Amino acid sequence: MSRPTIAGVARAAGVSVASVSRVLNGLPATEEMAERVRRAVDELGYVPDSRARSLKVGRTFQLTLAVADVGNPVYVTMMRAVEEVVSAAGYRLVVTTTGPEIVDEVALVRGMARGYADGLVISPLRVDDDLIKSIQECDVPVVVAGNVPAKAGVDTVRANSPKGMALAVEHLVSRGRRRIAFLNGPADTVPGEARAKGFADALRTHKLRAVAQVEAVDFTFAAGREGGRELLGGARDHRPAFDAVIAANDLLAVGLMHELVAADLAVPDDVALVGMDDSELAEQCFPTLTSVNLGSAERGRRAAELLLARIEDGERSPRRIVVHPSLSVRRST
Amino acid sequence: MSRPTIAGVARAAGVSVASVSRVLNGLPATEEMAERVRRAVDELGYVPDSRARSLKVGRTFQLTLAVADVGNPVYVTMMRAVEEVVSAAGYRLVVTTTGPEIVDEVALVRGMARGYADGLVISPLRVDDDLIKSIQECDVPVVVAGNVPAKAGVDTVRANSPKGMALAVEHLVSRGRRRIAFLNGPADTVPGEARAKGFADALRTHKLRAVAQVEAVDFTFAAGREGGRELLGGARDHRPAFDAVIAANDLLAVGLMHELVAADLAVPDDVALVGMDDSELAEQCFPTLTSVNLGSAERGRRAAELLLARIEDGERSPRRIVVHPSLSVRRST
DNA sequence: GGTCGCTCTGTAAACGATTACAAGAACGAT
DNA sequence: ATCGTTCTTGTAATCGTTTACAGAGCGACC
Repeated sequence: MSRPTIAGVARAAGVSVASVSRVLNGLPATEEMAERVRRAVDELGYVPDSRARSLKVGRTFQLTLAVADVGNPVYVTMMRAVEEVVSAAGYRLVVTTTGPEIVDEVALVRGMARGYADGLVISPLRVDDDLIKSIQECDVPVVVAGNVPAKAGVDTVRANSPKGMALAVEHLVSRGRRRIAFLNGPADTVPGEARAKGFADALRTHKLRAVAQVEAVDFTFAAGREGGRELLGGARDHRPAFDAVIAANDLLAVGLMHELVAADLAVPDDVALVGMDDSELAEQCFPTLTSVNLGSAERGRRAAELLLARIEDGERSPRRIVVHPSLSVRRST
Repeated sequence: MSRPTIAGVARAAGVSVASVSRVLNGLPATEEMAERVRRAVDELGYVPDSRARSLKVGRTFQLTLAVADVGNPVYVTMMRAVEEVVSAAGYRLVVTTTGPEIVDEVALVRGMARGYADGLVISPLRVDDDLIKSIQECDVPVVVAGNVPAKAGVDTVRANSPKGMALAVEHLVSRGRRRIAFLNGPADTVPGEARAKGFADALRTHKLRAVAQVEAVDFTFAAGREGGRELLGGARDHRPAFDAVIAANDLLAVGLMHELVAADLAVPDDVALVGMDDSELAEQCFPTLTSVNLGSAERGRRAAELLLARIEDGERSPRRIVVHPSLSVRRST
C-alpha cells in the first residue's frame, strides 16, 4: 500500500536497482531494458524519493527566496522575476517569509544550511554583523537583494535609491513644486537609511530645504496612513507646508494618499505624490501613482542569475550589481 | 572545510554518533555528556542535514501552500493565516506558485509525492478528474481550498460564494440599486462558475434581471480593465444600463473602477461597486471598496488545521468545511 | 582460436541522520 | 559477594537513492 521504492520497481521489472536508476536518469541502456523499467514504473506509479536522491547527489534542485512581507507588492514583482529565471534553469522556487525581525533572518540563513535548498536569495530589511556572518558561514550560496558592505564579500544586487530619489525630486521640481516633504519608512532599515540620505542629497543639489519629514514605523499601508496623519498633523486647518510628498515605497504612498483625500487635499493639484518601487499597486490605485522604478524585476532576475552562477562555480569572486532606477510618471504628479 | 556531519561532532566530542543524536533530540543523557556534545556542536557549527534526517524519520516538517497567482492579494491573506497555524505547529511553510494552467497543478501534486513536504494546501482555479485523481493518489495529505465534488473524498475548505453573492445583491438593493451588472472571471474556473450561479440565484430571489454580464479572461487587474471596457462598450456616450456592478474579485473590481473613472462615471454616485474577497486591496484603493468577505483568512486557517489533523491521523473521514461570508461595507456603495 | 576491448548489467558502498539492540557501569538488595 | 535492575553508551542496521567497480557477454582483430 505504501509508496514503492526503487527496489520494488527493480523486482517488478526483474532487473537490478542500478539499472532502474540508470534508465530513470537517462544513462545509456538497451531499449529492452528501458522498456521494462518504464513499464514497471508506470504500473507501480513509482516516484523517486527526492530526499534520498538529494541526500546522495548533494543537491535539492530547490532554491529559496526569503522576503520580509508577502503583502508588499514589490516582492510580488521580484518573486515573479526570480521564479522565471530559476524555473528556466530547472530549479523549483520556494518562497518563505521572514517577518520583520532580523533574528528571523539570521535563523533562516543558519537553518538553511544544506538540506532545504541549494541556494537562497534574501532581501533583508535590516543588516547587521550577525546576519553577514551567518551568510558567510552558510554553506549554500546566498545572494542578498539589498545593500551590504563590500568587505563582507557576498554577492549582492541592489537598487540605487539615491539616484531614484534624485529622479523623483527632479521630476517634482520640473512640475513646479518646491516644498517637498518625505515620508520615509523606519530609518534603521537599509532602504530607510538609503532613502533618507538620497532625499537629503537630492534636495541639496536643487538647493531646496526639507519642509517636513516623517518616519513611518513600517513599510506597510497602515503605517503610511499613520505617517500621513502625522505629516498633516500640524496643518489641520490650513494648507500644509508642502506641495509634494515623496514616499519611501508604494504602500506608504497609497496610505498617505488616503489621508490626503481625507484632509480634503487633491492629488496632484494640492499635493503631488511620488512613490517608490513602481509596483503593481502604483497602477491599481487612484489616481495612479507616479513611482520610482527601482528595478525590482531586474533585481530579482539578476539576483537569481547570480545565485545560479555561484552554484555553478563557488569560487568566483563576489559580484556587486547595481541596477539603475527610472521614473514611471502617472497621474499623481 | 565542508559541513561537519554528526560523525565529525562525535569524533570531536569523543563520543558516539548515537549519543550526539540523542543529546540533540533531547533524549535522556548525563549532564556531562550533554555538555561535551553541545560544546562540540558549537565549536564546529554543526547543523543537522535535514534531508538525511527526514529520510530516516519519514517527515520533512515542511508544508506547502500552492496558489495560482502570488499577485492576487486574496492569497496574501490566506498565506498569512496558513503560515500562522503551521508555524505554531512547528512546521515551516513554503509557498509555490502554480500558474494559471491546471496541468501545472497536477504536475505539482504528482511530484509532491513524499519528499518535498509532509502535506499540501492547494487552491486550484480549475478542478478536473486528473487533478482529483492525482490528489487521491498522492501519498502525502492534500487539502483543497476550493470546491471539489464530495464523492472525491478529499478534505476541503470552501467559501460560500452563492451566499456571498446574495449579500452583495441584497446590499445593493438596500441602497436602491436595481440594475446590477456582473463582471465575472473565467466561467470555466471553479470560483467563476460558482459566482455566476450565485449571481443568477441572487437576482432571482430579488426578482431582478441581469442587465449586463461580462466574463473577464482572468482574475487579474488587467483583465478587470479589459472587462470594464467591454461592459461600458455599449454605453460610450450615454449612461450605462447599470447602476451597480459586482465583480468576482477585488482585482477585477479595481480594474473596473479605473475604467468607470475613465468614462467619467462616479463611484458610487453613478455606479456602485462591490468586490469579492475583502482583500487588503479593498481598503487600499480609492474610493475604498465594499467587498464580500469570503473568509480567506479563516479558510486558510481551517485548511491548515485540517491538514495538520490529517497528518496526525490519516484514517479520519474527509471533512468538508464551508465558511460563511460577510460583507465589508466601504465607500464604493 | 585467443585476447583485447567495448558495452551492458549487477553488487555493494556510500550519503547523514535515527534508533533497535546489546553491552557495560552503577547500585541496591539479598 | 552475587545477582538483578536500571541507566547510560556504543555498534550497527536502516531509510531510498546514486554510482564506483567488477563481472559477463560478445564481436573483432591478429
